[in-house]
Amino acid sequence: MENSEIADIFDRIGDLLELQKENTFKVRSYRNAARTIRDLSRRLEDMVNEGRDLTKLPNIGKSVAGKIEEIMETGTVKRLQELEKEVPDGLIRIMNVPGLGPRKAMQLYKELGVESLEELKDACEKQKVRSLEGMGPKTEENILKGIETLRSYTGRMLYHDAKGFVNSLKRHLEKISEISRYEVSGSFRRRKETVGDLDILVQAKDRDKALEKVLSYSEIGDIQSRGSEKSTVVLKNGLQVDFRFFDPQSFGAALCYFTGSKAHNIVLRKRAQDKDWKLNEYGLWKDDTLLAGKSEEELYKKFSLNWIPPELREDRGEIEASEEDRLPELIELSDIRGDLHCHTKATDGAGSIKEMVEAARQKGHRYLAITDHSKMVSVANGLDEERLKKHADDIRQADNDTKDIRVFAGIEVDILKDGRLDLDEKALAELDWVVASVHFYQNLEEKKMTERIVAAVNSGLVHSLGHPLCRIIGSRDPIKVDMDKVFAACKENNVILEINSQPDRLDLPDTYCRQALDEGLLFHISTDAHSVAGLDLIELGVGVARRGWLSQKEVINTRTVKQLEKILAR
DNA sequence: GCCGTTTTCGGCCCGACTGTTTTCAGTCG
Repeated sequence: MENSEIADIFDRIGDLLELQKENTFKVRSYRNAARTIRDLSRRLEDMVNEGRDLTKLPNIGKSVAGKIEEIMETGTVKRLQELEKEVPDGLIRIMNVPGLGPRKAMQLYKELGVESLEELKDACEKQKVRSLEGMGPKTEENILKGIETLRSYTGRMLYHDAKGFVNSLKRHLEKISEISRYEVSGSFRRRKETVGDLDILVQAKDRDKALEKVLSYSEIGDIQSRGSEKSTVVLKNGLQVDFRFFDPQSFGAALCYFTGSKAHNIVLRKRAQDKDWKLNEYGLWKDDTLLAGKSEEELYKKFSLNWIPPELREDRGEIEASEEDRLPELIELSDIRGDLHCHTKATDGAGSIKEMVEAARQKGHRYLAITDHSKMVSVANGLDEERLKKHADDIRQADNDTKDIRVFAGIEVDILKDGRLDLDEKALAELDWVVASVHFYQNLEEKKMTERIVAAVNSGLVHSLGHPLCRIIGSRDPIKVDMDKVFAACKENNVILEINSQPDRLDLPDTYCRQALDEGLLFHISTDAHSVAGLDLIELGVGVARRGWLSQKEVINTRTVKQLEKILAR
């Protein structure tokens, strides 16, 4: 069973307990356990099989550890089944309606017998809800609106998509003269792969005027609340945006608070408590005296911490690392000197070799590897040995014809179902750079998949493993594979892990980057560009690498041409 | 249910907004 499935079970227990008015701290501890499990880079099932003591993991104590073992043995938890008998299934859906929580959901169920969204809608339309204590006509209206929101809501948005909306919103905010400063915070600032909503902090002399202009943004679909501290809107594209106003002396504290993550904040706040201070979005306080708040740097300094880059703020050891002066010097976009994965017209790309090379040169890249598909990918017109030979010649010709940029003749060769590669040894050996990827038979069971990938890595013909988990965010789960074994094989064979920058791939994901980093592996950040424009996606891969604690020295396409040639020659 | 430099009990992050009340509970982030 996958970590995410196990985490879902504990989240569900948390939901059901909450509905039953169980102690909120107990509810929280189940959610904390779920988060810990979801964030693990290693598979929990493997850890159990190895006999690891799960209670050593944060937020996992005796009870949860016991339940994990129960899940491994039976696929489920008795406690969950009991709870599911006590609470109707639909109540969780009802609880998810914006504006409704466990209390009201239970009240609606107990007093009106509402068990599903349909029944809830019906009860609102028949004006039955207003008869309940604490609810009125406005409540009915909001619930109906909430049901619509829930139905149209498709989950989190890709970071890349959100970035487009942020840029457009920024253009609106830039025009508002009353706004002296604004920052986009939240998971967007932490560069998470998906974004749930946007948190925008605003500093303005005249808040009322500024707010009025902010809310005049043409892309706003609905204004959900408006206040001088906080206003919430939903854009026409469904993205929720919170605007929050802060004064200069609080702006840094607010930025820290709303950048999160929640887990990171909680650790900071506990540290404040330990010193008898109080930390909130307005600053760090000793009684009523403001100790810090203007800037994040000042705030962290008060805690004797170095400023922590937002990408690391996930409570994955960054606070301890900051304290001990061993935060990594994270890789920057400007460190990147080239791109080692792209396609051309020869297969499923849109640009010619020349066009791709010229675009890379104009971006300032010092090298580019052309890596078209192999024949297995027939829909993409993949190359066979003969066409590859000609293609490689064309690439080398382009290399000769172009100054300032080195062009490597490469391939993205398919890893076949049995672990063999899709092109013969001789053809591969003549290339400068070989990326091996899985595209077909992604549903193999874990053991077979692991053997398959390890065999490819062990072939001695491969420089890099492309998009290792083969996931498509929001539509395709990662393949089932024992990454410990894959990493070990990569280490043994000097195979470099790709961080694929496609907006819906971002593969290797951050937590695995961190694990592979600890195991001493190397990476390249590449775009998998299928057009000239695709080369710009590299910054997304850099974001993943930063979230994975990588610095310039572990990423080979930050090296000079000469250094890189040495690595490829091996 | 988890956790521990006051360790087996007694804590557990904090504030804004809404809708309903008339001082507050529930929800959200």
